[in-house]
Amino acid sequence: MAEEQLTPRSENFSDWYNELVLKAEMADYSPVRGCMVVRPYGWTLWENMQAALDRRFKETGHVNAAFPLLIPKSFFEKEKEHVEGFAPELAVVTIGGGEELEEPLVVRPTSETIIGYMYSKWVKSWRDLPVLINQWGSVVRWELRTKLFLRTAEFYWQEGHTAHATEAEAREETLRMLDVYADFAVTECAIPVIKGIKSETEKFAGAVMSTTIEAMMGDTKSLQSGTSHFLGQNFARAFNIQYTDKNNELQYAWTTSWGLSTRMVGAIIMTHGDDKGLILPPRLAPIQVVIVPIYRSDAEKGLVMEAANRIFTELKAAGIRLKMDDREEVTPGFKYNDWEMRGVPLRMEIGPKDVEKSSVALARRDRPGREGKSFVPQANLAAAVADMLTDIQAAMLAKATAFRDSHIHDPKDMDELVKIVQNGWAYSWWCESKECESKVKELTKASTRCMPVDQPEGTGNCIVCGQPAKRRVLFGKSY
RNA sequence: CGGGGUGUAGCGCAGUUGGCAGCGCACCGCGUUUGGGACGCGGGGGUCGGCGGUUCAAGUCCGCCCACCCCGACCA
Repeated sequence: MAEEQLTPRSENFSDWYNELVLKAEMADYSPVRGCMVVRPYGWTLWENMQAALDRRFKETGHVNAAFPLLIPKSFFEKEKEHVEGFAPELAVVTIGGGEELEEPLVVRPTSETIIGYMYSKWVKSWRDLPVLINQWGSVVRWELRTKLFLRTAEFYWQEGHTAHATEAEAREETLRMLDVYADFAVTECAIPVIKGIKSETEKFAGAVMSTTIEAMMGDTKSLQSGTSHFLGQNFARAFNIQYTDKNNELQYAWTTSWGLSTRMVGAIIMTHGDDKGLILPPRLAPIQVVIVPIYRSDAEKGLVMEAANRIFTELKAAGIRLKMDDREEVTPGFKYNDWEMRGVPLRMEIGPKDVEKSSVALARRDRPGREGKSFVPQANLAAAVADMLTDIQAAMLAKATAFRDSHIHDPKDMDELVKIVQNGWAYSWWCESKECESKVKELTKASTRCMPVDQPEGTGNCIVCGQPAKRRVLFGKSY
């Protein structure tokens, strides 16, 4: 039963990714151009991600609500930059119930406009603020070039929308949610990220300031993995979100929005995966432990299954997400490869020898081969397994961090920058002019990813033009 | 939306100067197997991406269209 091999990651990263997403049954292509079907294994991972994020949203005072999928087209014309940014990728409904609609409806590409409209109805007094609402849903953007999870015409995400009385409060909220995203990425996904501010050309259409968490994928390209925007009063003015302050004066509110999408699933795949397939972080993995029973005779089967079932029940009770692979029609060797491809963090083998010695064999997905294999006693197994899962989570983060850090360099000049961005990120002083930004892009295909929030002391000179620069920026190729 | 590539069984592919549509894996049945991708025997499965044209005859030649992938420009 020879299974098709994956294209090695080093040979062709893009092919490797596409094949893996399909083979691991994360997602599939849909009959509709550019759309994806998220399969149960991929969706369960997303559900675990949602739970981890939603918990953090609630802890920071937010509540969930649902806003409509369809938005009056005219709403998009109320904010100049917003309409310019999104016009090319809107899907528009013109017919309803067989009749041409009086006003076309846009399938939401994001919900600032319709939520802004509602907020203008709900906000009258300073006492109504802040409004802190999140929505889980999907949006549609008519993308020309799509890739499963990373860029699809419809994608699933959450979008938070908040309104505040003061600029300071709204800016604080923007950064608070950026921190939430960073904590989620690092703690749950085991993906190290750099928090930063987007350049003028890279920022969200309609925002005053966009912030991002940038992650480095296994091919050293950058992925914007979550964004948090300070919208100033742009949408408040466009939609009349006004309130009366304590001095009885009419004021425009200050708003923010922030989103994280199923793109993060792609980030997990591209950050941790290897030639054998996925490697999922234990905290999010749909299956944390897979048990593979091994036996020859019926007598052996009886003994092995008895032990395997007992251990299964014990680990289940301890809150570990696990699966018993008791398929009769495939060999243990096949199962090893199968579950490695699907990225299950820990494999437990239970055979006659283990029953005899009252132990089990554990194989860590993050350490291939003999190095990751150990034999542990069945006594206190749940605790040992939990410890190992914690260790795997930490090891994955450490490995990804070491990889990223070894691919970020400080170029001495443009020649060096050109070389660095072929296989990593350049961390350079930059004068923040569009001219210098586009010059780098023309020369290298690399764009500014972000100006990290945590900056070194002092000032320097722009890597491109040599003029004084206040901040450093990361240049890199991106998805 | 430009450039390139690919469309033949569920998947991966072969198909010569046009002449009965094939191979491997997967699938179904039976038996033997099972600590790193098992083996034997026997089966089933096709509008050759679509439409049109040339021809006695088209997977193959010609034209148009469609889809997908890769590389660019644009974006979470």
